[in-house]
Amino acid sequence: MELTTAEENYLKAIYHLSEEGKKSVATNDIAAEMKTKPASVSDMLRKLGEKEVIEYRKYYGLQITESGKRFALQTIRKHRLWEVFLVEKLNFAWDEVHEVAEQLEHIQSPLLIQRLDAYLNYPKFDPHGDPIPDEFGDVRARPRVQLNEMEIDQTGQIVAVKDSSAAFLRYLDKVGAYIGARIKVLDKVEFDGSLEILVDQKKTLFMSKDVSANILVQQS
Amino acid sequence: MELTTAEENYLKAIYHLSEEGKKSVATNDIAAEMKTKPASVSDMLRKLGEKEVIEYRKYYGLQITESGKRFALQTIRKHRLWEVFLVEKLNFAWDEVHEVAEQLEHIQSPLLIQRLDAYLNYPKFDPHGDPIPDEFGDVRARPRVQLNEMEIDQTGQIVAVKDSSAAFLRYLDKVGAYIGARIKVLDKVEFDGSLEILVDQKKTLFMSKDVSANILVQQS
DNA sequence: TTTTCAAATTAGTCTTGGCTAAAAATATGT
DNA sequence: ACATATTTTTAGCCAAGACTAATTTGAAAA
Ligand SMILES: [Mn+2]
Ligand SMILES: [Mn+2]
Ligand SMILES: [Mn+2]
Ligand SMILES: [Mn+2]
Repeated sequence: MELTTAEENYLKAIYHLSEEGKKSVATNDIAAEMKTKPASVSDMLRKLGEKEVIEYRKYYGLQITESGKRFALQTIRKHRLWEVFLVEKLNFAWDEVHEVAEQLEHIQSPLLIQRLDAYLNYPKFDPHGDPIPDEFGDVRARPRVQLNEMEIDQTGQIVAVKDSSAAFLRYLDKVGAYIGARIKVLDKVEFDGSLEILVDQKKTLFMSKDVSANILVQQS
Repeated sequence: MELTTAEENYLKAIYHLSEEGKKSVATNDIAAEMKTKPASVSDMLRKLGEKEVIEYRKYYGLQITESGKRFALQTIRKHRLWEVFLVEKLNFAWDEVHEVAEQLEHIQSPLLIQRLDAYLNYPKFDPHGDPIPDEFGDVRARPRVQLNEMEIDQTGQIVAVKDSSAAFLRYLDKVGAYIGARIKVLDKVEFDGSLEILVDQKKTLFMSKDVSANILVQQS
């Protein structure tokens, strides 16, 4: 069984939404994520239900099936491998890769992905710190917390970002908060949740809660 | 103005057909090339005419416009650059690249193609010996003749193949006729047009007219 | 337990790119 | 010149994937 490009995009969105929320995914949320209207989503859910990549009972909710997860993880794997390629080999900045990867992830060729993976030396994480599923869909997730949830004096390493928008990534570039940076929480303002952090034992940085909630840290 | 994937594929076929035949292109020929029905072609010709990438007078014929040529050459450029990438970097065999390149050529990202070109070191020819148009659509074509049109004792170098099907390319691999090979026509049978050629001053090869008509030689 | 409201689905339409069958236009043979 | 054959186009249909407007449903509030 094969999925269309549109079906792959929907399924990927559904997978991401069900991972973060843990419970059932709302039609409106999918529409927001996909930038389509709820009516279009209903239609697609029926189709995805027929293909048995989700279990769908209308007006109630949906659950992604094991088969659906495999498809979604395959697409995510391709997306992230291409992102690595663009950054490592073609010198793209990390905020320039997403839209192109969104197209490249739909190229159908198992051989291509296998060779690309080998060519990139079997990377485990994409440029935003997200783990790359292996060919069987297995993901080695690193335990991580949002930076805004850390307490004063706690330390760790930036391992990923939640928001991959170009605007956010360019901001991080500007202030020098990159993946792999070692950080320490120096101060935390209870009033607005803003933080002062030390980066690489050299530079101190002030950051709003909005920013820090989108930075993921592996604690140490 | 932007073209859909289907429009790009049709326009590329029209460009190729009008290059080889030199005269106007038949609806039936486009249908054969695209593996669609003539009725579908008529419909697409109307659309391409409206977008002014061809000049179309129904029941008469069509001519590709300057704008159409630029679009076609841009797609051809992307196709051939990806083929080089697949062979040079991902170790694809030259008979494995066409279908994947047929997909990759539709990825929309000027930056991607510019970077890919640089990464591949601005190649001038694809793995089948076909010239790669530059970013302005300029092609430096090598003068070439079909091997079956050469006479006894004439010499040259294989520079390209007309048929890029996997079956044909694998046959060439097997007999050792590769791009760049120096050849000499030893004998030519008038009855069936078959040839005996000397490859790299070592190996002699018998080849039918069907095969030799698909091998392009730069004479010397 | 009703009423009310927000979320979700259905109905109907559009565009793209296919198809078959029928009609029209051109080309060919006598 | 006329009949026939071939090519091309049109007409009408379908599926995918979008939309708006109308309707249905489940959940929340009164
Ligand atoms: Mn991404
Ligand atoms: Mn995508
Ligand atoms: Mn193509
Ligand atoms: Mn080629």
